[in-house]
Amino acid sequence: MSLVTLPKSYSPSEHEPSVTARWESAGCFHAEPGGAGEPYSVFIPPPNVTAALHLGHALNNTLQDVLVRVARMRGRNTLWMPGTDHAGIATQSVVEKRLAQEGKRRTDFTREAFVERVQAWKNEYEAVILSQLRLMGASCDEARTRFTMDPVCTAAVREAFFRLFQDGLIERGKRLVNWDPVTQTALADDEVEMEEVDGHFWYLRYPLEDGSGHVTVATTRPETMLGDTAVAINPRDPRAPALRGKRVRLPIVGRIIPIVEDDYVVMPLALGGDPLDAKAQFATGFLKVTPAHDPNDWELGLRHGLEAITVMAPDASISDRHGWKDCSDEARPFCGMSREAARAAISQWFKANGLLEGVKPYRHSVGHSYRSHVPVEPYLSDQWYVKVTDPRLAHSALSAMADDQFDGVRPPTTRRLGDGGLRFFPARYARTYQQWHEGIRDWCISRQLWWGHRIPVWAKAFEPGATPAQGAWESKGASELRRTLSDGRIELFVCVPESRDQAIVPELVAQGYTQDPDVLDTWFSSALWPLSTLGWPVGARFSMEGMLDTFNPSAVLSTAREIITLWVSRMVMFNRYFMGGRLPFRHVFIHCVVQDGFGQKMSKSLGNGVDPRDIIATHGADAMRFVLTQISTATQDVRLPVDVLCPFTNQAFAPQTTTTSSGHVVAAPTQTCPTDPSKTMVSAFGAATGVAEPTRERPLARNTSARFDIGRNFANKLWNASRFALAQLPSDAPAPVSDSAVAPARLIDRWILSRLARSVSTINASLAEYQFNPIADALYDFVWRDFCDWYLEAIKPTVKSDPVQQAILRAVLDAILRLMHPVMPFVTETLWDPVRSIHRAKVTGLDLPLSELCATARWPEPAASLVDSAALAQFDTVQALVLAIRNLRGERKVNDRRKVVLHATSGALALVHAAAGVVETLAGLERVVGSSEPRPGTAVALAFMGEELFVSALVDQVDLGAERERLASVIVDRERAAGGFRGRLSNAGYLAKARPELVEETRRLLAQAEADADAAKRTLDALTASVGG
RNA sequence: GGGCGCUUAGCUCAGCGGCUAGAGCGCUGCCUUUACAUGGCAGAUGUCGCAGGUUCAAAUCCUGCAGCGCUCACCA
Repeated sequence: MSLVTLPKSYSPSEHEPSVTARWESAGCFHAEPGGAGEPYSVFIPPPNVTAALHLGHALNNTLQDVLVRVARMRGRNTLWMPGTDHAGIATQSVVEKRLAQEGKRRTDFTREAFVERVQAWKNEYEAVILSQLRLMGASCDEARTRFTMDPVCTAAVREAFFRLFQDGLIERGKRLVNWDPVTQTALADDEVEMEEVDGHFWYLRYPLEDGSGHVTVATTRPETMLGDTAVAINPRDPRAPALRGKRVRLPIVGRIIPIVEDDYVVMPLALGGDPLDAKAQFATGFLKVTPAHDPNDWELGLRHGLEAITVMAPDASISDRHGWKDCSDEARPFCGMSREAARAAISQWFKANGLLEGVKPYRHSVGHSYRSHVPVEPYLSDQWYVKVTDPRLAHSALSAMADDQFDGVRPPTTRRLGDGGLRFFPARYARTYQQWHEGIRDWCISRQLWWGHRIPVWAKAFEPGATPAQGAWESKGASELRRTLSDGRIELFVCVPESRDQAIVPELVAQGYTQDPDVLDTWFSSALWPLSTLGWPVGARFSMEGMLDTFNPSAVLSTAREIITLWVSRMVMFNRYFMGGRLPFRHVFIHCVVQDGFGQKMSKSLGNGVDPRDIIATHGADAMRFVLTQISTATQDVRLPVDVLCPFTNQAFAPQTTTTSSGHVVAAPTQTCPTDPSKTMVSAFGAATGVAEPTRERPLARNTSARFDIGRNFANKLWNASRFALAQLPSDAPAPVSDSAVAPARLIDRWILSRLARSVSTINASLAEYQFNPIADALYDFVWRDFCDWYLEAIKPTVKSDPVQQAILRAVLDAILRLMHPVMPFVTETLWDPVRSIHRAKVTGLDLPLSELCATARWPEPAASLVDSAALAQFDTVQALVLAIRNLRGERKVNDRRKVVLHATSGALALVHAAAGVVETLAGLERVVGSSEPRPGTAVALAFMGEELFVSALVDQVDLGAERERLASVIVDRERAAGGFRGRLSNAGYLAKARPELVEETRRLLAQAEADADAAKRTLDALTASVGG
């Protein structure tokens, strides 16, 4: 291919689809257990099927793809497992929201019909997500794409649940859960968000039973008093002895409840309470105890054997139908009220009856559902728990940590498989992981939803003495759990493994057992992802033999900070538990957060996410990937100011913004064309949140961002550099120089090969540490600055006639395409064919085996011997000389085409000769002459490396005033520098303690600065003399 | 309240003991020279948040302070 056949600029949309098609037809992303090379696997964090991916996902997937593509090029047997997550509550919520727009509710459907609706949503968004991954060039093994509710994943969930059940690690508990009264399901602790709210403290008087007075309790939730079963006081409280054994009559309800003593109770300030404890300022010393509606009260209730009385319905309205037996006539009017209404009504009742001692405003944080955003109600209910506090799980997660990342001393134990093998990048996240496990609590896994993995447990309650014989179901292959109910009956739970479904379930149903209606927490199936996607435990059934042993553990999990506790932890515990200690992955890489232009995290729920397809449309996939790689730093989350692309004019503009009720700044749902106010459009935010529907007259406006311009320009630069290089290397050129490898002869060639080798070292070192920004910078510097700006410009006069240089140019270009490929796969694959087809000769120390596709080409590993330190140092000086001459030209505004003459002293002359024409080419020199040659009066002086050089033919007329000014400023600058070095060298401490080579270097720099200043001074004197003073 | 991070050029960010503190964008001037105007060449712009300390040497390490952000915990 020649220059003529490649267009002048790179147009991503013209090449991306065909490149994707070539990868697909080659099947080069498909991995098999028997494949060549050491296995390397990565599991994609399966995105939720709730919505399309945004740039945060694009960032994570780009970084994974970089790792995966490098591994593949290094000859590893590489698997990148793609897939999506059913995201129980999130997906059910979006579908329910959609139904609500039609005026329908979930309960208007049968469970099956509703699940079908969700399934349809899932199908739609799964397709969108997979197509987004393909568009951004993610080299996933598409044939192995998984969904967390696939039969193969379901099999893993069933097996895991059964084994944990059988091993006593799953239990049924009546405990306080975080209850979402809107979605009416239990939430895990981490699904609760704390939000600051303005509330009040109400001071309520509870009369003593014996009429001898009252106690005053302080509460933020008066409505829960209906369920109070005690009042607590600190045993150190001086009032405690007098009250010992006394009881109070609960207002409204009339319930007689005890006063108990517990040191959990905060003492009021007046009685010596801790002044640093905010509660002490508000405390009365008496605490109302509502075990059924407060987690701390629940604990306190357990300690004192108190009854827990639930006074609310699942929708958090006051109700006497959920375990509240002693509802009085006085209390009955409150039934049916919402929490908020009851709070007002009950405080009003206390006021009306003279029992309200006071009210104080109080700002505090209250748990809200991350899904429905209403306050979570601590609610007593029956749920399934995984006992992750059991050492078999919690301890295993901690012992997995790498020794040097574990904070503190760990107890000496016998090492087992996987111990000490888990490493975090950046290392500081190990602490997050460790602290979470040290404070871990049992994991509530049942969710009162319809979308998810149905809990495989069948239950029936029996009268005492009527229960089936112990182990009756176990003999058939199931597992049993018994529990005594509060009414004395025995509840029998039977957990059935999937393999015994047909044998046991019909019998259970016939005997009146019913399956638990709930589904499992989504993270239960996510926790099995590295196992379930590989066919555990039924690989043979799904023709996946060997997958598990080959690709588990994976190399690295790449994910976001908040996922450490939600997912990383649980994968480690489960993988280790089911696989004899084996880790799910060796490394955990935590990437930075992509924020919008206002510093807010991009999120699906806020609707401020940018669709990667928008960026691909305006800049191309490679541009997006390069910039995402470049902005991935270890400590800094990244802001991405987003513009709106007007669909009428195709011009980008900063959107008008609006502030949401939650205080977030977002693009307004509709935008107006800045150049034509009659035209309006719907922003991506408007469409994502459903606030504004795009129409023909008011179309959807895509997002874009100028941040991606660098990537687009870089892809184009690479394209044109390749185009130029190809023109120098015609395919009909003479045969290879020789069969033996070519070694560089010219300084410029030795330099570019050294720079290549150095760049590869930098990239490899950064890859090993998951530092992506330095990779992008190294590529950019090497390709743009070294290769394009210096090398290609320098070889223009010589390459056409120098076969050795041609071989080196081809090899360097070939290596560049390989190095760039993981970050910019499309443009490199497009250029690969023409580059690989031109004639080749081996270059010593740079082995680049032929390959059909760039995607499967060998990763360059230049020999260490390719780094020529002398060439690097000498070319540094060449660059300094070129820059000095260019600087002169720039100052004099010399036309680029005007050739000048350099009058060089011996040192500079030697340098120019060593560079063999490069200085002349890059500095625009007509010729270089010795300083003994006569020079014209228009010659301008140049202080360089302590020598006094002149440049002539620069200008026709020397402006003596300007010249004097310039020389004076050179002298000032050089003397200032010399002063700095002198100061350092006159410091005895520096001479004594700094590294000797550093001192030596400073001496050299001082000598040079002084010589430069002297040279400039001499020139200035001569100038003054020639003018005649 | 605990933990973590951030504060460097107008903007977005690198650098994290030692060359005269960098990049991209933006800005100024010159250049449409046959790879690239999505370009080339040159240039201007910084008391590295503030105050102490350690060191021969601090943007870089330590302490304190101020501001911003994330995260965990806590609803008397």
